[in-house]
Amino acid sequence: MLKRKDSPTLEDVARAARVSTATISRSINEPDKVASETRDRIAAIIEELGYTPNFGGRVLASNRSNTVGAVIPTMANAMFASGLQVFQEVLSGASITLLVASSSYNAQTELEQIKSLVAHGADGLLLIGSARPVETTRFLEIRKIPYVIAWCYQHNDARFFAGFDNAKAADEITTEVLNKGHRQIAMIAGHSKQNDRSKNRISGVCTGIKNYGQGAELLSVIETEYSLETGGDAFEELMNKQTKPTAIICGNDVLAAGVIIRAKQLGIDIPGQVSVTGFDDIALASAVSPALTTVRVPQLEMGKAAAELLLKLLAKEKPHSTELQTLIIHRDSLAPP
Amino acid sequence: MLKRKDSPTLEDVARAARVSTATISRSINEPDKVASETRDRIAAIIEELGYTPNFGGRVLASNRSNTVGAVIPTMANAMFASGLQVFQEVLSGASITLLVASSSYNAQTELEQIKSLVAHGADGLLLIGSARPVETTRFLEIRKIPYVIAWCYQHNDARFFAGFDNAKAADEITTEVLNKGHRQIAMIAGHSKQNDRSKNRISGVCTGIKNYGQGAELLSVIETEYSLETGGDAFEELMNKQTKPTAIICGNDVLAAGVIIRAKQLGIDIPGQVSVTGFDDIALASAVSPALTTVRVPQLEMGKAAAELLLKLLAKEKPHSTELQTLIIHRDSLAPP
DNA sequence: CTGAAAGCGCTTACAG
DNA sequence: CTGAAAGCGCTTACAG
Repeated sequence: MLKRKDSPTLEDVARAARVSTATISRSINEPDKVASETRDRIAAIIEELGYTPNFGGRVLASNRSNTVGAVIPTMANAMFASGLQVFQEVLSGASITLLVASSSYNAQTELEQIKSLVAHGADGLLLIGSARPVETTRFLEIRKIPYVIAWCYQHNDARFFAGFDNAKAADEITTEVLNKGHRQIAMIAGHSKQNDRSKNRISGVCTGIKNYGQGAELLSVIETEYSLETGGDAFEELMNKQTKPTAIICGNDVLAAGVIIRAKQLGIDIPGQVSVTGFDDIALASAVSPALTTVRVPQLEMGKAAAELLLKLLAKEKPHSTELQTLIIHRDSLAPP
Repeated sequence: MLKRKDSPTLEDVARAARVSTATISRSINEPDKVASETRDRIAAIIEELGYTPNFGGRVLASNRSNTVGAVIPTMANAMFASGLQVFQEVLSGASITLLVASSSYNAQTELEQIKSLVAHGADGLLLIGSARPVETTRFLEIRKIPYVIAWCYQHNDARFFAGFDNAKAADEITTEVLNKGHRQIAMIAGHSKQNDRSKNRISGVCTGIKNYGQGAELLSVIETEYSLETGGDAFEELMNKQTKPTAIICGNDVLAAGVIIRAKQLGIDIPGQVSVTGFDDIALASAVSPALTTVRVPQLEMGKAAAELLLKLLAKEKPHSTELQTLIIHRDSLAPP
């Protein structure tokens, strides 16, 4: 059990300044309503005492918190970071504080973090992806918590999205690979269980291949954790099979970079012997050699759009979801078979 | 001005369950003290109403928050992420919630985030680096906020560190470079103004070169932002000088990766024409080609040590700072001139 | 095992 | 421009 340190309270400040707590409160929140001399005296004392308003008391009394929360799957890679940065910047412009928590790609943890954030006074939430247990959805609904979903977009859905169509994007890169002449395809994807982005990317690849016809075949899909190591392992597994793919479509850049690195170690030439594509276009994608042909995800735009959506939601307006576009970035890891 | 949604309160639950608020409160916080039937009934109603305790009320009444905050310079690269992840895991084990905010490497923003976190009830803080304005230090002191500093270590300092000696680490990699036979050295570093880690890495390189003697020279130090692009730019700048370095020591891996990528574009062979070293050993370091010889920073250990330190601090124990060691990782970007 | 009631630190009509 | 006082949603001795 942790004890809070004995922080100075409004009353301490009031006593030192020889005014009422009401005046201190005003001097902080509505300075114009306080005589400038009083205000200066108060400011000095606040500084001296290191006073910060107790957030709990403030929220309780004002019924207003000016903070929103974000729950992202992981902080452990750059994937969500830059979007979040923009999200935060836009919110700062509206004097809103952002609190961040991470779920480790786990639905139960996500719910806990959501509850914690809400308990901490979050007026609204940014969530990643659309698939979550009813338990979570119910909580969000019952509590009427405004939230926006980023990193995916769903038509005919009443929720608010700032994202893109993962399936469509995956379909497009698949078609690109097919157009280069590849027919024997494999995919290395993230676990799709509680991750709709991964699931949709997989289904996008399936669709792309099915619709293409002309003997195009999806040899296998390996689902794994997002890391260089596991990406490399999956690659080895694919290359040890009877029928080897001529192109491997990866569910994200980390996986694809893992393939590239492992291929170099194994002496397999990319794209000479096998082509590889990524997804997301993080820094790693252009750093690796050969540089990854990948799908650029509109991170910054999503962050911005999400913030604007949430701001409107908080202002009780009814905004429209915004669908962003992805873009195929042509680099060196994809070539004809 | 945001209005909080009309959340159910303890009283709503109490009314529905036909017991007092005290009983509800106990049933949540000290279930053992409540009859199991009562408890079950209450649990059902809480679930149905989507009730979450109002954090403000709780903190106010109990004088206890069970949350700590972390302010990191940036979420935009993997640098701090994995350490933070471990930090969070250890804290979770002690039922403590972690709130994260970022400062964008700006001291003023850092202070604001610190205040915000404290106002939100943070009982303790994780901060990165030791250099901060007196204003910030004063606030921390006056409010007697327990905090631990990660990513650096200072002897003879009363504060609590979970980190390593940046200067020493930089000195070591410098000596390594020198031992390979290089004499004309240049450094590309992060801005050192409000960043003691960068400053110490620079001074470590200076020390290393000075102590080595034997004609070793530090041609120039370019300070820049941490990005692939700026790293590449700095590299070009160095290669356009009259006297070119034979080895470039970089203040972090992103900068070094930027050098590698740009060198490839310029047709400059690394390490054939110039050697390059990194710092941090993030994923990028081994993904790039040639892979970076770099300094591995004990991220996970720092996260763990920092959490343990903070936990002790919160328990009013007086712990000892823990100094972690760095390790030079030999890969392919450093060779004799 | 349960309840009545005080009090945590704020804000905000309402007066003046 | 300033103050007295009620009330926000909780927890916690204190009784029973």
